[in-house]
Order: sequence, then structure tokens, then C-alpha cells
Amino acid sequence: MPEGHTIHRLAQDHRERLLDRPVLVASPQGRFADSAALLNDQVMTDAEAHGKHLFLGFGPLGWIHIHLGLFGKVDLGDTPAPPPTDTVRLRLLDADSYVDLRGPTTCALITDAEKAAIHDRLGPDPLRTGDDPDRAWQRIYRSRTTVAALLLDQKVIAGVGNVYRAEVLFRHGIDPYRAGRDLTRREWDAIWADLAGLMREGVRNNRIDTVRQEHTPEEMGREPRVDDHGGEVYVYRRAAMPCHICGTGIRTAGLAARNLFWCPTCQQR
DNA sequence: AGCTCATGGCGAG
DNA sequence: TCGCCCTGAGCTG
Repeated sequence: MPEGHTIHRLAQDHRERLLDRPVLVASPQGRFADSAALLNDQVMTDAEAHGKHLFLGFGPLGWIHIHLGLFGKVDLGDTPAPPPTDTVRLRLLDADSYVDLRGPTTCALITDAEKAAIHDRLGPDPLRTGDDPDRAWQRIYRSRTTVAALLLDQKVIAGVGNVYRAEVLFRHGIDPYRAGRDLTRREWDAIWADLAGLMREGVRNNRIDTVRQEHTPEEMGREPRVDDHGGEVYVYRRAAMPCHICGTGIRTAGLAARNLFWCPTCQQR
């Protein structure tokens, strides 16, 4: 689930459901219990995302900082809420809505200053209007690191995860092992613009789809793909399956403890 | 019941 | 680079 589009969608959902309303705050699992008691029945004044970080504002009391990590999940909907299970770290509740958070890497009450420090260590986010791709470029064009590793480095660019990384490199025909410093400014600007568009659609649909209209199953006469992550993609988790464009077997390799997927024929630049 | 894997990230060495 | 943290689904037996 959680790449940047998921978190921005969550921020939007929290604003629509709970903004400017007092909310009941609880921690059935217990690890957020002290902070939950402080926040209980206070008004949620803001909800904001930067990359994969979610911030829920409670006026002068500060912010709930949430990072889902690899396993974290949010379940939200209209009341009545389901019975809380003992893995629910955080439950938010008002008359109309509930939000259950399970398995996050981070769920902590932080100050404005601590929040500012988090923004400072994150790179620009294609989903934050006004964020500047040049800040990322300043790191990329001097780096000997592979473009595949740079795209997952949240200090370089915030919000891209393993799916968007694989897919955007495919869409631009870029070999994932190319060094950042071998990228052109034109290529980087195109990647950034493409990520912004793809991730915006991801927020809208709450899933990742990256296949262009002309390559859809209907156009190509192939079977639609069904996968856990729910979207239609070119290479992600398609190891050894034929490339939708050229038929070459999709390759996979470990890179910085994550699985990388690419088409060795289509991605040679 | 126990293993493996997953769209993430941190700190130790 | 490795081990570790958070949880749940989908296998295996």
C-alpha cells in the first residue's frame, strides 16, 4: 500500500472527514495511549502529507506524526466502527467516521519544531504543489549512485517507493543502473513531471496504474493483470514474465535491500 | 503452527 | 551491508 500517493490520499480523507471537529482518540494496542489521552476530544485542525509522512494537526497540542513503513495500514470509513482489535495503535472517532491505524513504523505526538525538522530532511515531493524538482537535481547530477537507488532516497525525492521507481524508469526507457550524474536535465524534468502525473492519478484512484492507454490489455490483446497491489503495471513484480512492449523476460535483482524490476531491452538508455 | 514475503527506514558495525 | 522494528496474507505441512 504505502507509497506517497497513499499518504496524500489519507491526508485528504482525514481533512474531508475530521477537519475542525473534535475527535475521540484512543490506542487499543496501548503504545500511543499517553498521547491519545492528551488529544482525546480535541479538534483536528490540519492534515498534511510530505512524501510517506502523514501529519495530523491538533492546534497548540502539536501533531500526530505517522509513518506506515512497510506493514502499516489504515482502515477508515463511516461509523459504526468495527470492534477495535488489540493491534489498533490509533483509533480516531467522531459521530460519522472512524480511522484505525495498525502496524505503523511511527505514530508519535510531536511539536511544530520536530515537524519542521522532518520536512527539512525530506526532498521535494511531486505531490506537493510548489516543490522544486531542481532541489532533487542538485543532488542527482553530482552523484555516482544509480538512478534506481536515488529514486528511493527520500532525502533526494520524497514519496517514490518501489513500484513508482520501477515503473517510471520503464516509462522513460532508462537503465536503472545508470549513475545519477549520467542523467540529463531534460530526462530528470521528464521523470519528475511523469511522477507528478502518475502519483496524482494514484491519489485519485487510491492505487498505482502506470500503463499507457495504447498498451492496455484491450489494445494489446493480452490478459489483464491481477496483483495484490491492485494496479496495472509494466514491470513491478513481473519477474520472468514477458515485457508488454517487446516480449523480453522482465529481469529482477536486489538493490539496496529492495527488489528491482526492469526490461533489459526497453531500458538501455 | 510455522515459514516467507511485502509498496519502508533506521542504527550498528 | 546486515539486522531489526511494525503486521497480515498466503503459502506449506
